[in-house]
Parts: sequence; structure tokens; C-alpha cells
Amino acid sequence: MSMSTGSKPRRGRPPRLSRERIVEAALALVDRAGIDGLTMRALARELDADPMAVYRHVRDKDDLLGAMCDQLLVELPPIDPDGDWEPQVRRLAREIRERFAARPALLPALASAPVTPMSLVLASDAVTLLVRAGMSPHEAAGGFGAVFSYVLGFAVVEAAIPPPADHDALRASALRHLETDDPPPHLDAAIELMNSPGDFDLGLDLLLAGLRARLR
Amino acid sequence: MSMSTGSKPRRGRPPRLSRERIVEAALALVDRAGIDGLTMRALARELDADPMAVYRHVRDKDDLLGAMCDQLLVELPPIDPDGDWEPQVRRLAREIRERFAARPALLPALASAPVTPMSLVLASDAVTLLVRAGMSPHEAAGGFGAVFSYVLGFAVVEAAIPPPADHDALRASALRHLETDDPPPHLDAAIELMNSPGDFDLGLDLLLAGLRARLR
DNA sequence: ACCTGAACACCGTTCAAGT
DNA sequence: ACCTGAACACCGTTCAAGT
Repeated sequence: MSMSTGSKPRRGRPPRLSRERIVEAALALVDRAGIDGLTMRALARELDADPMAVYRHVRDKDDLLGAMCDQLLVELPPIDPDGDWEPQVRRLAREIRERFAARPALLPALASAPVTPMSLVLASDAVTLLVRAGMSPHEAAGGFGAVFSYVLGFAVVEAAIPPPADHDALRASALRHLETDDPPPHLDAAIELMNSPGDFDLGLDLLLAGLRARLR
Repeated sequence: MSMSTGSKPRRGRPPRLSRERIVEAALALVDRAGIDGLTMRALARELDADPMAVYRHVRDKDDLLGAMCDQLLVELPPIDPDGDWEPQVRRLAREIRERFAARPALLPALASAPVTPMSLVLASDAVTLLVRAGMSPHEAAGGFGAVFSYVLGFAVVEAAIPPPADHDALRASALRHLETDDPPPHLDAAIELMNSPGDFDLGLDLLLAGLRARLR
């Protein structure tokens, strides 16, 4: 076939700047260079544009980071409001967690901008689903909010797991805090927990079990 | 008694720098000037010291931010491993959430360093409590991990609530994403959710109910 | 040996000057 | 009117020079 793929430039160089292209390039840059590598100058270089040209499509760097976080939640598999709520909420939670885990460098930014247009759309769909299942709008909103908070918090802890090399240092540091050489009985279980946060599903099961109980 | 209190200066000016004093001053500075106001130079000014003197007690700025996050968790009311587990976990969760909510500017930093010596000590105590209540160490670690993740995620969402003035903009933005003028049935409930995240206790109750069920 | 502060290599963003 | 890029006012951190 002679047609060019999707959104490729018509000429050799990238097409005009757009918010969409900027966000896309910024995500690619973060993946490659980490959050510290994401500077407005480096981003412009990536886009083959003048450093200031980006500001025509983005208010400032915070605006850009917000748009990047929003992008994490697009194209989630759609919710069927008439299907069973529980498997759908479970699937959704796992999917969101995967998106977050795939871009750990973005989590601190996400932590200062979790409320985006897409997360609103998502919450709206989820509330609809839970209301059809028999919950009050208030219960449904609170219930989904709890799941969302859990997923976000889990991803944050998961992403921050220190490298194995730091285990001993962490242990020593904790003992210093306790001002004792005598480790508490389950310090090692705690270190284990922090270094490979239990099953994601364990906490999710607890929440879903709680929600299920509310429906009877 | 004639002895001076703990670590007070002997003369009128602040005493020698110490890691402790630096962290304390940094927290005060964040409270007053926000996370952007926390610069190594401003911190040194606060401490009446040379900008570079701080580096004698702190490896770099990330090290400082980590120590600040750790500080959030000190002096939590102690856990009684022989007491009832449920009211204690509930109290602990609320207390931690309060500490986080009191310093919203620090949450993005916390999101990149939630695993600190103090959070380890905390997890260790909590695991001990749950094991005494009859859970396996694995269940106990996973269970407390779930509660901790939830608390952290909730605090993050809570801190990021946009100012009321942004409601309409957010709503419009969500509709643009949906590419429709016809709002989904529970969009407003979702906006309400994101703007005053249900009860903290609602999600906590779900988790505790789930844990309780595991003990029977 | 310890401490200082000038200097380096950046950064996000403004704004005057160009087209 | 739009776009550019030099310049501003910072930043975290290095390191040579002082005590």
C-alpha cells in the first residue's frame, strides 16, 4: 500500500505543533530520560521546535504535566453499565494500576494532579455502573473513590520500592529510629511488605468484599 | 533545675546545624512558602547559615525531602500489640491521614519516597498487632499495606481537589473529552466525588470489614 | 581539616525585537 | 499578528580558595 501510516508528517519533518503531539512527545521523553530529563528545552528539541513554541499550546509546565497525567487514563476499555459491576470494577482497577506502574516517573506529578477531565469521565462511568447495581449515588461515588484512592496509593508505594541494595541500610536506619539493637518481631515482614507490596489483589479484594456486603 | 532544655542554643543565635534542625526548618519553610519556596538557598537563609553548610548534614535535596517525609510519621501514638486490633488500625489510619493532609505541599515528594525508616517501623508494629489478632504474617503485611496505600492515595486525591472556581471548567473539559454535549447521568456525582472525596471512613470501613471477615 | 562563597551549568519564563 | 531567541532571575551543586 502506498498510504502512509496514521499521523506521520507529510514532509520529512514533524508537522505543526499541537497540544496532542506535545503531550505525546513529553511522555516519550519521560520514558527515555526520566522526570528530570523532561525540561521545556529538551522537549522542544524533541519536537524540533523553538523552546518557546511549546508555550503556544501549553500554559506552563504544570499544565503540561497535568495533560500528561490525564493522558494516562485515556482509552481504557469501556464500561458496560448493564454488565456485572464487580468484574468490571476489578478489571478497571487493575488496568489503571498498570497505566500508573508503566510510568513511575510520572507518579509524583500525578500526586499533585490526580483530578483530571479523564479521571472525571472515568468516575462518572463507574458511578453509573454502581448505581445500576443498586447503590445510592453517594455510596457509589464514595465506593469508587475508595477504589481509586487505593489504586493510586498502591502504585505510588510500588513505584517507590527501594533497590534491594538498600535493604540493609533501611533496616539499620529503622533500628536507629527505634533506638534499640533488638529488632521488633515483624520488622522483616514489614521490610518484605515495603519491598514487594503484597498482592495488589489482596487489598482490592478487601474493598470489593466490603462493597458487595453493602449491596445485601 | 538549672540544666537547659534538650537541644536549645547556648547563645542567642541558632546552635550548630544538625540534620534534625535542618528538617525542622525545612518543614516550617514549606508550610510558609510552599514546595516551590523550599530552595536550598532559602533554607540556609532560614537557618542563618551559608547555603553550602546544609550539605554537610544532607546528601542532596532528595535526601532532605525524604527526611521531611519520614518526619511526618514520627510520634504517632504507640500501638499496643495486645489491644484490640480494629480500633487501633482505624485510629492509626486516621492519624496518618491527618499528618499527610496537614502538609499537602509535601505529598508529591512523599509520592516519590513513601518508604522511609519510620514507615517501616510503623508497618512492623502494625504487622505485629495483626498477627497477634490471628492473621498470618503474609496476610497481616498485605492487609496493612492495603490500608497504608489507601490512606496515602486518599490524601493525595484530597489534597489535589481543585478550587471551586474550576468546577465549571472541569465539567466543560470532561464533556469535550467525551465529545458530546449530553452529560452522562452521573457526571455531577463524579464531580462532587472529586471535589469532596466521600468520607475517608467509608473506604476505611470497607477495608476493615474485609479484614474482619478474614479473621473468621 | 574544615568551612566558605564564587562560579558552573543548568532551569522556566518574559519580552523586546524581528518577520 | 505571529513567531523567535536573547535575556532574566533564578536553581542545585561543584570546587578552588581561604581559614
